[in-house]
Amino acid sequence: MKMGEGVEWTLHCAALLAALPEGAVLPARALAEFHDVSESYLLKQLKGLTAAGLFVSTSGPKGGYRLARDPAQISLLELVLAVEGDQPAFRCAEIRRCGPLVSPTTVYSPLCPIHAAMQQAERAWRASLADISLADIFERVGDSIPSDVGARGKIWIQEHVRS
Amino acid sequence: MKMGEGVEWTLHCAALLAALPEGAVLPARALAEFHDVSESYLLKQLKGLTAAGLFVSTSGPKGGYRLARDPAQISLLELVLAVEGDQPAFRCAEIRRCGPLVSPTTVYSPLCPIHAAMQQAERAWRASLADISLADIFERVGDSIPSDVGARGKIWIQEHVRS
DNA sequence: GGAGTGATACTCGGATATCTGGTGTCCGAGTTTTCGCGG
DNA sequence: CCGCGAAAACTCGGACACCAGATATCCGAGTATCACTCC
Repeated sequence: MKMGEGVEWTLHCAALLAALPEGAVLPARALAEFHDVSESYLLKQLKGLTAAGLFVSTSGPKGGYRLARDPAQISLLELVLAVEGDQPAFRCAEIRRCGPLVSPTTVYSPLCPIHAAMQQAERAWRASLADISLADIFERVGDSIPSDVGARGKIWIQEHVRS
Repeated sequence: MKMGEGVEWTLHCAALLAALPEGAVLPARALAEFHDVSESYLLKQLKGLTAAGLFVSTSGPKGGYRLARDPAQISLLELVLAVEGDQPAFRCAEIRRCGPLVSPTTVYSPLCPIHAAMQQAERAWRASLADISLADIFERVGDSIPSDVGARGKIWIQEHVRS
């Protein structure tokens, strides 16, 4: 029940891309440098996000990554699932149907009660993340950082952005 | 974001122990045989549950495991956390404080907005699990299995239970 | 016959291998830029 | 001076090592039982 480190990287990168003007891109090198993380490994994560249709990549010079949609139309859930995989965390192996006292002909309820409880919890988790858009995060991040850092951030973006 | 296979084993074993009369125990061998899983590995999980104070173990002949408390006083959350560890799934490395445009003196909000969003989702997940007691699960499992399997289950328990 | 004692059998607990998936890295495919050359 | 073309530089995409944690297992510590012996 431990999610990968790339999730944090992804969310921060997405928040940074949300600050870009329409159509502009940032290369992976800049994204990695901005957060001081491994560029090679970040590329692996970005690849998944591109495959999931959340990011759009452009090759060659002046290439880079940008958001595929408006930040308000991208939920945190989509980002997390794109990186971590959309399979549920709890895997039910139906061990209730194993053991000495079950016969192949016995009919069980369609859903194991334990499985149902875990699914319900995971639905609550997903609903909470689905309710927050990348635009919300971007706005909150803007409020959470000091004004001077925000100003320097805008300058940094202008220096590294490609169109 | 994938939880271990032992979680399912644990929850089913706990539901089985909830069916035992007061003070009775079941050895790990019986628990493993009932679900047709590896006894050795199940012991590892049970050890963690005993260390967490959810199960009570007894050594020697007529020894085994029993619940430490009334099933109504044990939540699914406690069981899951005892097996998977109580650390949150999302780990915030504070990478917002890394990178080229941050200075050691800058003051940030106490909680990273991204971290806060993930924490909120995880709180929802935990709240959902905390709201379900082992007694609830036991009752639902009893309703979900055919009557003949339930009857054979009672017989099987009487054959393997120790007091 | 009853009590004490030793051996025994059974249980859990901790230490030890193995293996899958996350972590980290590298090189190749593709595209735009740019420089040089010819008209 | 302008257009064309080839080379170069920069980007992402996929394939390849490495390592931590989950998975799986075994052997030792502890205890209740049981049988045997002695009173």
